[in-house]
Amino acid sequence: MTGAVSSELSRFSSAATCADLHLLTRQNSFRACDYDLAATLTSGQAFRWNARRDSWVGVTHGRWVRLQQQGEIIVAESALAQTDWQWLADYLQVAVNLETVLATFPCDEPMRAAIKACRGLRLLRQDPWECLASFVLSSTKQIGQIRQIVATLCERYGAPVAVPTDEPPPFAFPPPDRLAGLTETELRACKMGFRAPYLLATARLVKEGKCDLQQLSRLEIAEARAQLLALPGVGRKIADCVLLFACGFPAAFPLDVWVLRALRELYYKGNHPTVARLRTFSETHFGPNAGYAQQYLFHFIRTKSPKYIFS
DNA sequence: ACCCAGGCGCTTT
DNA sequence: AAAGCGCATGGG
Repeated sequence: MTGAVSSELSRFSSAATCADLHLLTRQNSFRACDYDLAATLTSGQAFRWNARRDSWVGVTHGRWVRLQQQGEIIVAESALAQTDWQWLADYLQVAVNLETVLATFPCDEPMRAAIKACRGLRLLRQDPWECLASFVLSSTKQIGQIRQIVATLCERYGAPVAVPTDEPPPFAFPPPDRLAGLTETELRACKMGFRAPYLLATARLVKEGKCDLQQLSRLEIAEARAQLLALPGVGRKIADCVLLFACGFPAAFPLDVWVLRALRELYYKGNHPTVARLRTFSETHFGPNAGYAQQYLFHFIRTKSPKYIFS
């Protein structure tokens, strides 16, 4: 923690408890049982968190945040005093009882191994636009490269965000309106290559209200998915990422090359199931929180399998 | 010099 | 319907 925080009032509560008192704090603590913050922030669902010595620094909801896990407590520090920390509680999903989620997973050997290795891994609840735009940029890119593209995009076109002294200046994720006003050339200069026209067209459609991202969570999953699939550069995989990481559909199951790899190796060893077969399997085997299970398989195969050394 | 990387969209079988 | 291919860019 920096010295600037020391004079601030600190408290420990569920996020909204003290909002009525209009307490202004730059620091807040969240009870977070069964929460592995590091695994969660590095598991490829969000691309804007940077590791410090013993904390994580990022921008979400247009605010700079530093997070530090201290056992079953997550301590959050903001740049500006906050009266209400619900936005961060929602983002981190600290109110989710992980045990209840894990109890819905199938009781097979691969899931047991993934749970044992990744216990505490969580799903965040991200801003739909940032999530959508980030994953439009993700195709055939490694996570480190996605992070770099997103960082460049934010540095060039995001609004500056307040930070404590001695912190480098960060930027918010640029909203649809901002990107919609750019040219394809400007986007390509952020090194996103052939993804530039997709992002530009999608930003313009969202700006025009052709897809109301804020309303997706209120729809049936099939309808929400159909609306996302209508956007250029958004196929089944990216649509499911947005449904799972931003719209609160825990059954959405993004089938990417890593998860396909995991399913083949863990459930179909020696066979050669088609993608169609694996999709059917993913939709029938993992239950109401299939997306959570997917995240466990994804993180498990990438970080715990000796076959795949990964940065 | 190759080959691959958290896809998508379009064309060809 | 399934499979192939181009699309930028960067890293091993």
